[in-house]
Amino acid sequence: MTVTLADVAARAGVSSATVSRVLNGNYPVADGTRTRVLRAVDELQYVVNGPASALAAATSDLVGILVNDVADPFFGIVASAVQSEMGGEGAMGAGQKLAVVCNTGGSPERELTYLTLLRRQRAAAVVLTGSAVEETAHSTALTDRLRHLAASGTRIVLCGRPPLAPRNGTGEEPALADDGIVTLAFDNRGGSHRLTAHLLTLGHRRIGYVTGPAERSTTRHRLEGHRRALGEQAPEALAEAERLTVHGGAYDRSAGYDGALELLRRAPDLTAVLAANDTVALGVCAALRDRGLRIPEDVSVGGFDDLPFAADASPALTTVRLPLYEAGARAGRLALGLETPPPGDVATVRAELMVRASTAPPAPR
Amino acid sequence: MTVTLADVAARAGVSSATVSRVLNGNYPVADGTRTRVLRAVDELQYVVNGPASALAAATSDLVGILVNDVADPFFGIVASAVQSEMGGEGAMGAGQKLAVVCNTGGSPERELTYLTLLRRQRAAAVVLTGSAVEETAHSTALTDRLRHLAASGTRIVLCGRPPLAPRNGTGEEPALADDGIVTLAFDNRGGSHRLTAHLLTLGHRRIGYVTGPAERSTTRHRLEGHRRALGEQAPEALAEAERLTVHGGAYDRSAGYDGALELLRRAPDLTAVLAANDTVALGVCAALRDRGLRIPEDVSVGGFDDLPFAADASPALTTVRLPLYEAGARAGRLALGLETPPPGDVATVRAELMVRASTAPPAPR
DNA sequence: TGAGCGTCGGTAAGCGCTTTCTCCGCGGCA
DNA sequence: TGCCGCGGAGAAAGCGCTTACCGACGCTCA
Repeated sequence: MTVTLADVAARAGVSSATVSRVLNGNYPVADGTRTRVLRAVDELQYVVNGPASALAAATSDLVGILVNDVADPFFGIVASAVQSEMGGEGAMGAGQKLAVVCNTGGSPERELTYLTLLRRQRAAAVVLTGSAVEETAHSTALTDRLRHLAASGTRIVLCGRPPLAPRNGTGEEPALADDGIVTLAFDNRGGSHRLTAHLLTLGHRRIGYVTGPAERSTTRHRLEGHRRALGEQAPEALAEAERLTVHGGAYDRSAGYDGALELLRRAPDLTAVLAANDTVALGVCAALRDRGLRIPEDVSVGGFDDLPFAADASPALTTVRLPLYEAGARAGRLALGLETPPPGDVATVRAELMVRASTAPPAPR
Repeated sequence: MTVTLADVAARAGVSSATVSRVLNGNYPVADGTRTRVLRAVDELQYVVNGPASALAAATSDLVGILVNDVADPFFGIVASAVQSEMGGEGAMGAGQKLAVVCNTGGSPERELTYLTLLRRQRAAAVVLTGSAVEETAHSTALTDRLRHLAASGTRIVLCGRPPLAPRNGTGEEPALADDGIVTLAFDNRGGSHRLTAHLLTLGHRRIGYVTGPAERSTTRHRLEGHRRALGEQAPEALAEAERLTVHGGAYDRSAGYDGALELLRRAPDLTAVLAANDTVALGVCAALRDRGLRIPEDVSVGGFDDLPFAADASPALTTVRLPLYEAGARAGRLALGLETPPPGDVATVRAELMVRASTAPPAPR
């Protein structure tokens, strides 16, 4: 029925070991033999049996990419960047990795489930993207599972999320990079800090903030950066920061829309609104417009991430650029062991302020 | 090092065959034995070796989902719907399917590559979503590969793309559903027809149209529906349809933006613009606004797909709703063999016109 | 010229699981 | 009492591949 290595071997007049060696290219094979084998392979339309070779070699060529939301461009960009490093544009021989994206929908349980499934498949690597859920029970379970995976040979890369807590929670020692888990953290605090500083410099003092979902690390870090800037440059504004902060339930447009409306209710005189990310910011803009406010004349708006649509929204959105594609690609290389991990196994990806048309000095009173 | 079935068996004091049977639950095992085994399993934190069982059982539990663009919500919705049917919310025992999304980026080569990779993994099923590239060489190769896959036991579902050409190109016989490939086609022609009809009924006669990428089936079908409606209700408008059609290079915002600008150049007096999809429509809206035109007072705009953002864009977009989630879920069930295929293995998913605020009668001259 | 070595290829032992076949023991039936 | 049938469990044969390990051949070099 299905063609096996042995069939190819028979056809080429060699042993199956030789065919395997040709296909894996990790053992010297005479040129004549090689071409004979290769010919047999495509005459027979032979396709390796992945499970069998994974079993025999004790490694598979599956690479898992965990994302919170497949439908969100943020993850789409990272995921496609990771995939782009898997090679195989042309040759597509054995050893070609299969990068697959797994959609957790932001649910901790599904995250764990996927991790188990990937372990079951003996995945070569797994890349976890996006913010972590900050809930002790879950993060313990997650850390535990990741360490198991890493120990059993699966390479782990954290992309856009904070490093795992050190093994022993004492906090006495610096986090040991003993587990081989590599982290590419995004500088959410710093980026957010720069954005708020920009607004303060323009003269804004009443700045609304719409956060992302409460329990996520990214949400917290971005808010912290914002508050820190406030504390440094405008302590008086910091006092009402709490009142001017609305917690959005998700990183989506409607969170921004509703959040902005709520902010307007609490402080009709605010002069700027910052959002946890660009998508939320778009919702903020829509709400503002619906209320008859002009951007940036009446209210300035700032986002985060610099997704493609931010640049061509109208007005073009001032935001914080995260090099998502570059980070994803690097994560992919790290996952494949193509790049040496940063010292300490943790690198921070810099966030860059992108000033565009949605921010301007506040209107004089 | 790693725990195997035999270890569990030893611990439970049974043979490995019994453990396997307990885990797969397809053979009677006495209750006492079962619980003993189960206890051993989690004391040892045993995780099945996927490749090994795939090899032995000659089936794997991988389900591939091919999408053109992970970053596009259209595919995100379909993909997550498919995944939602894979079950395993709770139990997560053996046999739990792993749904993975593969990003082709719209490239025919990558599509074929992924198909090979999935074949290599002996995937249980593969779901192909989105429009097909209409290019003879590629579609022949694709059809061929899909038939091979289907023949080797992988279930194939086409979701949102037209059925494969019948095996023998004679066209004499009706397409035989002999290969077990199930298709869930979207009624792109019908939906597009209804949308254009709606505009015509409102009184529009000079309707611009921004298409998607030229070589895709979806692009062609939507354009055909549009032209047919024109032909039926306004033959005089049909005459200039060609001039009022701009071919967008992609299903993205900038295609819409540039397309609308080009249309305005060709026909400053047009009263409506239709876009190949909602994303493109958003670009159209942006361009129109930048030109100082009001929607819908000066120009009506229509999209396609009814993605979530269409409803809360401003103005809310008139579009054609495709039940993406439902279709994806059904595709998932079909892929798992949970639902009996439609007669003839082809079903058409109905598209529904959603009239919102972006369309209105043309302004009187 | 024969020992020594480098090249290439075959042999065969698994990898960890599934599944057929077989076997055991026990209750029911004649 | 002897047999059949059946529920439950084990033995073992692979599934298709990788990879030691080993042998054969043709060189080189003393």
